[in-house]
Amino acid sequence: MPKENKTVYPILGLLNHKNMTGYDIKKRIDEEIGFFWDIGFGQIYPTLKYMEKEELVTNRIEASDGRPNRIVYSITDRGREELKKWLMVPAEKEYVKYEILLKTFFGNVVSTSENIKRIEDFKSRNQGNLAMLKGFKENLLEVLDYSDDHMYYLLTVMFGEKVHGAYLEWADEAVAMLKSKEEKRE
Amino acid sequence: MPKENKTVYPILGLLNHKNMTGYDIKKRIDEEIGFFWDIGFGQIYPTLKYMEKEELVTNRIEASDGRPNRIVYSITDRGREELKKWLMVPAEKEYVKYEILLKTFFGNVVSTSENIKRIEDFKSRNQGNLAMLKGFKENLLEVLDYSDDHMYYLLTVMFGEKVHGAYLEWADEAVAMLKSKEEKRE
DNA sequence: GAGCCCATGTAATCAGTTACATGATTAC
DNA sequence: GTAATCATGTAACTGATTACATGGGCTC
Repeated sequence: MPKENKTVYPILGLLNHKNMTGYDIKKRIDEEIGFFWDIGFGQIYPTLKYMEKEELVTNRIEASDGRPNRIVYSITDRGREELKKWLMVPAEKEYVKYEILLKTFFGNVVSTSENIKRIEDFKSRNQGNLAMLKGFKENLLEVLDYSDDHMYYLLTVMFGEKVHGAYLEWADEAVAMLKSKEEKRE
Repeated sequence: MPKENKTVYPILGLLNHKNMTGYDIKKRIDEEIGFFWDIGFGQIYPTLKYMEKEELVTNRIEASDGRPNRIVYSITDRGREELKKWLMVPAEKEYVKYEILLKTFFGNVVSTSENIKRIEDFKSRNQGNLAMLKGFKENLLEVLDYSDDHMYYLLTVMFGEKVHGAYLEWADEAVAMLKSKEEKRE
């Protein structure tokens, strides 16, 4: 999904809260944003440089001994403007690639039991995600009043919960259908 | 999500049913597969050439006057093997990019009403999708006994229904939460 | 002593999109 | 006459991942 570098926006959004290094940014993305928008180091560091050139951020270098110096980025006024501008335009269409559905679509090429196995694997893989999201939600509910931001974080977690819940429901129904098909065959 | 060209598999899967041109493949993808795995012309034509080189497909040229000749591809035994082999390994993790959640996560930067507007836009955009999927499902239920493939198609549609249903539920709850927050402010 | 955390980055490669080029036929 | 459908493709570009490079400090 090229054209217009979206990577700048999560970075701007995070820097709008507090100054951070690329490494810090990566950590927060992994913890809270990664489940709907993942970004790797290989994108963060070059993007930060680009953003500096565009005067969306500035940085201050903190000397470190032993390890590389910390480069702490701060958002500029221009950066804040860009962030706001982006937030005012409607969100683009969801971009998804579901290999599980691609394989299910062509499922008839292999045995019914092979399909069941695959879907059960999908289910167990996503059960962990749902549990994680639920834990996350509980924590957020506790600190909901401390900041207006928390409600927005909660909304994203609620989304994750709903969608992952839908995954599991589907997996159960799908396996049930396939099993009843297997029985008819006997 | 680079590494290993997944594009070959939907193409193999479709050619496993019947011989097709690149144009035909694109059409079927748009109709039935695109909602979970979209592919453009710019990927199909080069991939078909690559697949021919790898002997996963062969082709026969049908002369046409006026328009370009039709290049009709057929799957080879090697292609069928590859398809089966791929179907036997567990599906990889879902790849998603939800701009709607990225914007919601940073929603506190703009007004509550701006957030409501965005989510309502998201909702109406996805209402159409759900309606389409429901229509699709009805058609499939009617022809379910004609081919074993149809159940697998149905499973993918059911997935879409569940997930898009979750989208809409979330949108309603999110808007309700934001509206009650707006009222408290007054 | 093994492995993880901190902390930066680059280069190579691959995946995916968009724009361009061509042009006849058919339906409204 | 205008737009959609049929039908092929290439080139330029951007987005994203993976692998490589470096290396000290801390925990088990």
